[in-house]
Amino acid sequence: MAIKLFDSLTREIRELQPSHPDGVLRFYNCGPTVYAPAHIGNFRAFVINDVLRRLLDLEFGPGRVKHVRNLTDVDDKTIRRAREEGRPLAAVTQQWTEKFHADCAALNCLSPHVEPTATGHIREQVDMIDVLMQKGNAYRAADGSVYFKVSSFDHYGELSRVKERELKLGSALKAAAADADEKEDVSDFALWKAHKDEDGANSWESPWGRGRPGWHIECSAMSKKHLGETIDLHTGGVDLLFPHHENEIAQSQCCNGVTFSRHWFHNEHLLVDGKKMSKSEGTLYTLDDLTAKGFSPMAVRYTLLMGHPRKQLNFTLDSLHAAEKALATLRAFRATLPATGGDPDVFAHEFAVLRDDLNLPEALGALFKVVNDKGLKVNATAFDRVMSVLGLDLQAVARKAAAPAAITALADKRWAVKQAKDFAAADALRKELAAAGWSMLDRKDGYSLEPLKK
RNA sequence: GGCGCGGUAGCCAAGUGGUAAGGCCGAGGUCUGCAAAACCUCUAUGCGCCGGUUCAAUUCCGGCCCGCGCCUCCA
Repeated sequence: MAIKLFDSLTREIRELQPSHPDGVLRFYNCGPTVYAPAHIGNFRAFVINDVLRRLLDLEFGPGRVKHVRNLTDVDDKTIRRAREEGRPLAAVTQQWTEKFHADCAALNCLSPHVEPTATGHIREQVDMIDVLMQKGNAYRAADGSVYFKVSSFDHYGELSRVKERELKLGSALKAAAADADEKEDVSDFALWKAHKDEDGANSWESPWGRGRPGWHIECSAMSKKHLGETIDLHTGGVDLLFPHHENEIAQSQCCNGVTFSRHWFHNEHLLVDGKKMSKSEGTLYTLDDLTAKGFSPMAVRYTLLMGHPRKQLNFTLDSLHAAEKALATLRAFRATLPATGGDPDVFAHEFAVLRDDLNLPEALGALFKVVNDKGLKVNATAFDRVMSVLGLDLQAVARKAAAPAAITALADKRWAVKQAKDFAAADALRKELAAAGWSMLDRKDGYSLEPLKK
């Protein structure tokens, strides 16, 4: 059964198929800008894309999927950050690239096959801009910047359904862009940005003078280099629909003369407490923020899977509690399963709904139907396949905050008096621990400590 | 102003022209010094509001109300 996925361009649910004769599905996922820790909204996109990747591996075979995800390591934000911290750009982007990788690993996301950087592909970007200049799709402004001429591409706006006219009207309502004076038309966008003082050492030579690439061109260039002129699937968050992906299509198709991507998929955003994440309201969580509250990264991953990828998902701390409990149930269920025997097809519905436009909530619902149905015979291998495609690692040790020494000392003391059957003293110590925000979980052979929740 | 998404139980969230998946919370129970864990049972006559189509609508159509997102560098 083929994988069907909504295509943002045709607005239909369509089958995903490799178009190249080698049978390799070419998959490009827009990656992060590495100037700060990614927040959970970013990770919703990466986790959803990770499930998609796992599903594609399953469908076509691991060697038949080529997954590319870029790192944006030169842009306004990264340069500003480097300037503010008085560090070289590379130091800043390396730090946050490493953090991004660590977070992805904690969330059990597979690594893409290629993870190209913008600064590593200056040559390729310049080459593309050069072709666009020669073909008359781009022009050099007085300050040395190069812009893409939107009016030169008839299909501009087809992805986001934003007509050029309306675009102008919309942007006219806003403050004019800083570079408005340099552009022939407000809709035009930068391919190459002439060097400015605040860019510091971060510029490269080009036929148009020193400068740096515009944002959009990097994806066009890296996609072309690593996947070819026509790719099978291009994904990202809905915010990238316009202008980023619209501009990528314009650049790539004008440059290469062929279809850029055969399929587009965009995940909706994550909301926190029903609203857009906001730094000032303290709702812009990073993975570290949540693990500091005692939640495991796997619970964060599970929470990000609770909603349909194409619908906004309301993230709350309660959802995280729910996820933690759901994972505990799955863990306990897994422990009861025999290695073999049982019905190998009990999870057929899970895979079917995942293949049908990545219906994650329904897949999770179907999963628990199986877990709760005592009449079904399930073996561990079949169950593990489901966990694997969802990327839920039940063995992962919960990354809980370590208890401070004072708390451990109290807990040891309580364990001792409990062994001596001085229950009154044990209860008193339990209260002390609770007052300090810790819960002591007794087992026959010892105890564990967890931060008190709620 | 343009483009788009959504309103389903206390919370999160699927779904269908034929009478509401699932998770959490909550309640009861088994077990257990206590607490927790685990396991069992229960928990929406209802799917924003008003009309229409239909034998039948939460599901289709129209209107309205409310919420959210994007509109030049934010996944």
